[in-house]
Amino acid sequence: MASFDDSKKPVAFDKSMVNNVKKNQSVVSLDAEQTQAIRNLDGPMLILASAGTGKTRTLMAKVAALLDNSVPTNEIMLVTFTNKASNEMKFRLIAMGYDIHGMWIGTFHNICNRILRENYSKISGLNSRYTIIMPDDCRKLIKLIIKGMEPEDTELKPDDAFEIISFARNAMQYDPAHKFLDNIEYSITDVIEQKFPKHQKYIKLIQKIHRKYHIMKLGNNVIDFDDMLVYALYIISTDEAVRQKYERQFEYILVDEYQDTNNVQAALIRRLRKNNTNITAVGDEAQAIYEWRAATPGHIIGFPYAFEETKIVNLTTNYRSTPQIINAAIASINHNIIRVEEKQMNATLDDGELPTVSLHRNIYDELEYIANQIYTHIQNGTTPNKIAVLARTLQMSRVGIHHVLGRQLLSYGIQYVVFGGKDLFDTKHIRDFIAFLELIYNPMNMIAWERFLGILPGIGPKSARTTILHLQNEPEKSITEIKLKGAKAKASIELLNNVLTEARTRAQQPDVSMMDFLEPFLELYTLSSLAKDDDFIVRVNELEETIQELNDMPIDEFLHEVQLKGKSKANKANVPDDHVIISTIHQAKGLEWDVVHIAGCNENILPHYRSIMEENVVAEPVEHENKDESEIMISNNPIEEERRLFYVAITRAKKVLKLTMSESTPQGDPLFPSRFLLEIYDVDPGAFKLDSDDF
DNA sequence: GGTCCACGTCTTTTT
DNA sequence: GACGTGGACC
Ligand SMILES: Nc1ncnc2c1ncn2[C@@H]1O[C@H](COP(=O)(O)OP(=O)(O)OP(=O)(O)O)[C@@H](O)[C@H]1O
Repeated sequence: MASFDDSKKPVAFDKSMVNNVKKNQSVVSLDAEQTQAIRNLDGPMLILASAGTGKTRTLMAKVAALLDNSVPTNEIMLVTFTNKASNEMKFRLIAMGYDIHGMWIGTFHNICNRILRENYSKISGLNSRYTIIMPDDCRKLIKLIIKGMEPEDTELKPDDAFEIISFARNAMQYDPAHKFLDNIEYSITDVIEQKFPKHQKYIKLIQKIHRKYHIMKLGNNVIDFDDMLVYALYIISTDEAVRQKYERQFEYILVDEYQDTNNVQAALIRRLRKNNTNITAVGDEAQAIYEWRAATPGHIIGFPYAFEETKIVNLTTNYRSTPQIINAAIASINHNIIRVEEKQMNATLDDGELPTVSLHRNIYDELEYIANQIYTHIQNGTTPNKIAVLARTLQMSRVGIHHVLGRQLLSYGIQYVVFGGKDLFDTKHIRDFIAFLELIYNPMNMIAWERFLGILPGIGPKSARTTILHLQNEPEKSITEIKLKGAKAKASIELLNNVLTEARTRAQQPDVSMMDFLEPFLELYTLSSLAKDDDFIVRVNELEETIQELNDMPIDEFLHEVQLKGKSKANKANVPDDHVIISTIHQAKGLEWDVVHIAGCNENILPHYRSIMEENVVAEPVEHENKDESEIMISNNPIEEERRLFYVAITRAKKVLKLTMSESTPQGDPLFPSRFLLEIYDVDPGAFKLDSDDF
């Protein structure tokens, strides 16, 4: 059975580092407030505290305390927000000397995917070979569905439809009294009315698209990311025996970053905690930055209503940042009108230098300045992996900042890692290879067929469709019998058939590994027109490197679960000492560095222009009556979410914080300083040092 | 009728 | 970088 214990998997961490550590029960020292969290191990608890006050540390200590009290590992579920965070947790627990084998540590998606895998037969239409489709293919499917509909409907963009459908499914208030698909359709209506009013006229259409999309996924024996959550909730809500099994299995459930849970995730937790109330939630509503993805900080605010007699633990001492950095953070976040209370963060570190702001001509100059600063810091003895450059987006004014900055850093001889951006497993060449694996392991997946057939010479969209129709209608018939136009197409199909037959035989053998399929894949892939691209070799090398990393993992396991863990490199618990970090602010959540640069502190970048536009579109917050269902909305103002993002960025810094902004885009359009800077200047002109001759 | 190829357009944040 | 489009080519 697949296990979440990554100790046997290659991608999670380097186990050799912890072999010599002896079990030490008091590795984590806690202050008086933090100790409250482990004094009560049972019952509902909410740890609600600001940035850098030790929430993650306390959560870790609580898990350790449970283990010290002989709670079996398989009775603990620890939910983290990212795979990086779960790898970090595992790493630290093992480093403390604990055997965590059997513990369920993972993201909601990981955990739901596992519940689904153990109960997939409850979803009629799925068979055991079902695999995961990535967002790229989801969009393709939706595009196909829209194309197949009435021409008058074509104004709706597939990406918009997908965004709305995904949001609606994550925001669904699932009521088992109604049919599953009806629940989602209600949600689509609600979501469009409240959040996407521009698409009001498409409500019926999007519901129809969703229904088709749902049926097509099942027909192809695939699930998307949202299905993991939504199906797990469906199973737990409609099968009381299964629900009870999991409720009994998990004596303790702990959830980190609770402010960013969505309705489906919160409902799942509530249903798993009906009789057993051992639930610990940890978070900070001021760090809610995923409302755009249907997360609702109302769940953390409403937690004490959802769970009676919740013990609330407040942590008020900041152990991370200098008083100067904390001052800037508070001066910013207090501009959010909709918030629970004044932030409390009492500094413990000694005074440090004032955070700086500097103005540059454009983003290229900003990055040049940052690269130079980083070089100086390293010259002065700072370890590279204690330095990070954060940005709202990796793509600014059509400049890939990780590429530009990366080049500059390398010219100083500094290496770097990138957090954020497109998932490696969602890039074209890797998806092409995965599609090939799907033809072997999940041949019902016509999305994979469509993708792969299109790569072959002589085969375009039409021949691919024809082939797929034959596969669906006459699955027993060999693909070589299909009549296609052109000798090229025929030859391609002939070759594909031979390669696949051989590959399927290889797949039956017990010692098979992913690398065995690289050569057959390349035999076909090098024939495609892609092989003429300049970077084809680079792509193939990256593919080979990726396969090498994944090679120890059973292929079906990869297709079933692991590809959702994405970017194996960037998820490693530890960044090598000699690498600096380039990251989106979203990916920086929960992390900390001595030196933090924030690039692009401009209006339209941070806050992002889409949020500025949306601000005027979104409906008023809704107050629901049944508070025990935790539906209190505290904010859906996109600008406030951007401000929280800015706050998260600032509070990542321990000692040095440097912000940069530009006068204009490289194209010459003027840019203005971020309102988040100006408003701090209004209340506290001394919060930042202006570090530029140009002021 | 269908595929190939060069060129122009647009690019938030993520499990 | 990935996708759509229009015109050349098989
Ligand atoms: N009692 C303590 N004594 C010393 N250092 C501590 C203590 N508690 C926390 N720290 C340190 O403070 C820093 C922040 O802790 P942690 O990451 O757990 O905070 P957090 O509340 O999860 O922050 P955020 O919400 O910003 O992610 C870490 O470096 C941690 O080691």
